[in-house]
Amino acid sequence: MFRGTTNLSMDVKGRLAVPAKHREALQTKVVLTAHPHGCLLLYPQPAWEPIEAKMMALSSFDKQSSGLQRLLVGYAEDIELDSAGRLLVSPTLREFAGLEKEVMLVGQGSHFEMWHLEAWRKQLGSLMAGGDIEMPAELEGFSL
Amino acid sequence: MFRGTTNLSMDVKGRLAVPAKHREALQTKVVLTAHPHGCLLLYPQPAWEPIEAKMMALSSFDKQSSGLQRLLVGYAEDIELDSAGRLLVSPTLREFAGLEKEVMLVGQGSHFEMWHLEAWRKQLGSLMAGGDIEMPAELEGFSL
DNA sequence: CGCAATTGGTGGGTAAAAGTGGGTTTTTGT
DNA sequence: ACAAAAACCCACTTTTACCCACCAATTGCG
Repeated sequence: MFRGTTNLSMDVKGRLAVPAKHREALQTKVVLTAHPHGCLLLYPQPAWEPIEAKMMALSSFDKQSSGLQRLLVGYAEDIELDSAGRLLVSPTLREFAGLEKEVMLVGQGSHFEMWHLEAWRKQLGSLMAGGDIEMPAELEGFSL
Repeated sequence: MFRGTTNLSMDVKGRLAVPAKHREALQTKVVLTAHPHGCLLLYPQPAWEPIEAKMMALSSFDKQSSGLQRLLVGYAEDIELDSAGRLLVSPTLREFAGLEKEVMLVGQGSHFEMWHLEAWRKQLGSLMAGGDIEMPAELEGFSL
């Protein structure tokens, strides 16, 4: 299970060093794609396959689902980590997520999210700003 | 059950000595994560697992629930206490909670909260300042 | 009641591993 | 055939994990 946030810095060639503690679990073959919230998703290649299959099983006439298909499957790229455990982020994906130097890698259990640092801060701020956190209905009565 | 508040001091490397009386209950494997109120949460590793599982079962497209996932699971880190019973707080988590030297460790039954001392005082002050405490609806008619 | 011994807390030092930045070669596309 | 980009490799710097030594505090025993 992937956990934890790491502040990474992308070098001028667009390479990102994956933290050593996660290399083993990621293996060398990974899939990087786009998420509607403006970040990128990073999956170990085997974990991605069933997700893609599920997406493509949806109707391609429905506006909602075809939009998701275009984003998630359309942007998906197979990438291999280099010998130093770095992955090369293509210009297209870099542009999509507005990635420059400072990148946040956020563990989300089965996968990671990659955020431009500023975008991450912004989305974090909006969550905490309200003071009160509205709990999703499914978590009614749930406490930490 | 964890009870009591302790005033701890973090050393320059970001290490925190857990009070000896709580070491046995915490075991050596713990999980440290972020709380929307600006403090950190410290769980014995086994106690954390079900909470994370519950969070990750929510939709990752919904803004509300994905925000919580990013915060709670994203910031979560597996940590082992060192031979002297200290835990190392990563720079990311230190920054999140504004931790410097003075830290308050607050027992909360199943887990601890960690506060920057100033933030702790502030939140305590705002609770007591109001004079009257509004009781949450669930505690209607409850008295201490 | 005081001293000694043990336990808890604190602060570095060091060796190994991870991260970083190029330089060079190979491939690809035009 | 040439230019641009990607893959590969190597060397340097920084960080981390582990260990040890010291100081303080508390407890137990003479």
